[in-house]
Amino acid sequence: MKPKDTEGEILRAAEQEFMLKGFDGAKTASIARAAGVTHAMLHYYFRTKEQLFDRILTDKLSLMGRSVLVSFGTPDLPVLERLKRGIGSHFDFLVENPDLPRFIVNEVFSRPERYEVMRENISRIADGLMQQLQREMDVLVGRGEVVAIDVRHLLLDIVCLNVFPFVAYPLIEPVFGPVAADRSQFFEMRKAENIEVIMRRIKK
Amino acid sequence: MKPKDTEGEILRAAEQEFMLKGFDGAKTASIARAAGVTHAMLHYYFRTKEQLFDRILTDKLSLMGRSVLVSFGTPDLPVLERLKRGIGSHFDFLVENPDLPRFIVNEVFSRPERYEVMRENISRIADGLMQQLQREMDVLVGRGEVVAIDVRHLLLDIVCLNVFPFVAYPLIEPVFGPVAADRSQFFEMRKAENIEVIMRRIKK
DNA sequence: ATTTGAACTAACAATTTTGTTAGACGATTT
DNA sequence: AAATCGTCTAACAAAATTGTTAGTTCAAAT
Repeated sequence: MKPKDTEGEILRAAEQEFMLKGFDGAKTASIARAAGVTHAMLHYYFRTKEQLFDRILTDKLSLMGRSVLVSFGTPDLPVLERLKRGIGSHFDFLVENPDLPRFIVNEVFSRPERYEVMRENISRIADGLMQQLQREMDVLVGRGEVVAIDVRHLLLDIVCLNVFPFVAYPLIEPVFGPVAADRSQFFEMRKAENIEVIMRRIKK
Repeated sequence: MKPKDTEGEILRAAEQEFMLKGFDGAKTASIARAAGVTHAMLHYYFRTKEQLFDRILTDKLSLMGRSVLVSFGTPDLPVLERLKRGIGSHFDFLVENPDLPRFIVNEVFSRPERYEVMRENISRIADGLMQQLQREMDVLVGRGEVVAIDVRHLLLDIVCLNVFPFVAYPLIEPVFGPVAADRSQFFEMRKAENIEVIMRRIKK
């Protein structure tokens, strides 16, 4: 009947556990329990905790990378509109994946041996997008519609504003208390604020 | 001669280890080794790993809190100047404590049992500052010098822009590659950019 | 029908990690 | 000088954690 996908179950459980507790905090026994399998199965399919983890981290890194490309990579819109939509859709992606950034930031930080591989992946993704955006911005600068700005800084501004509230939610929420009675309403406000901040940053 | 401050040595070593690897990644044996003492000493002075960790986390939380107050709490300046200086001095604090935010964000996140205590500490620190700033902003709004804005969102904008680059430095650096050949130069650029972003956000 | 091989279980092994304890040592007090 | 007290060591204990292995089961291939 059900071809019971053990490998998949383990992956799903591992994803949850690793995202929530990080590599060191996650325990293979706990993952196995959550997946409903013997903990020997975990070693059968993935040899080691490290290999299982690598699989998850790689997936998440690629997901995070794609999210930026997908959000800002619509080349057939006017740049300003493209940026607005980009901020919004990047933000929406984060609403769907709220603990992705913290996970990546931490695990990447504690794995300097990966820096080289990552550096290449990241630049490959970012460079094209950046150059394209910069050219379009330069046109608007020429027309006097926006101020001159290094697109890298602009994109970093966006990422800072968009990502940080998710990374630090437990610390922010108390400050906004009643305003952010429910999370989703708070996040809607932030999305709007971020767009406002960026538009004001570039408009003349 | 030297009254050899064992307790202090342990605290210093623990701070390093915990900040670098987090609670789960840190090992008491490694802390003891770094402190140059038997690992039994660690239990002699602090009973458990948990208690030692609590001491560090509490210190760091208070440090982070104070840094915001100290940076933005100069009440005898015009608000705009106060904000500019605040951004700068908060940023400088982060340059001196680059992995403080990641540490706090992670460990707080993985300790929901502390949320209540923290909520109170944080609101106590923030509320006064916020109200004071809001009143001064309202004056400028009345004079038509700045646009109306919820100070909480404004401060969050600042914190996002200031803190995130430190949290995510390993992921950002590859994008800026040559520009950020050296860290400190990159951070100087960011400090200026952040001030620019915020000033444009509020000026009419 | 037999073989083969992937998926699986239960038990165990090895190591790491936290925490304890009995007692030593030296300075200070009485 | 004897007792006391805080500091410390060395050895040990207990638990947790990762990883292995011998052997079972069952379906598909030959």
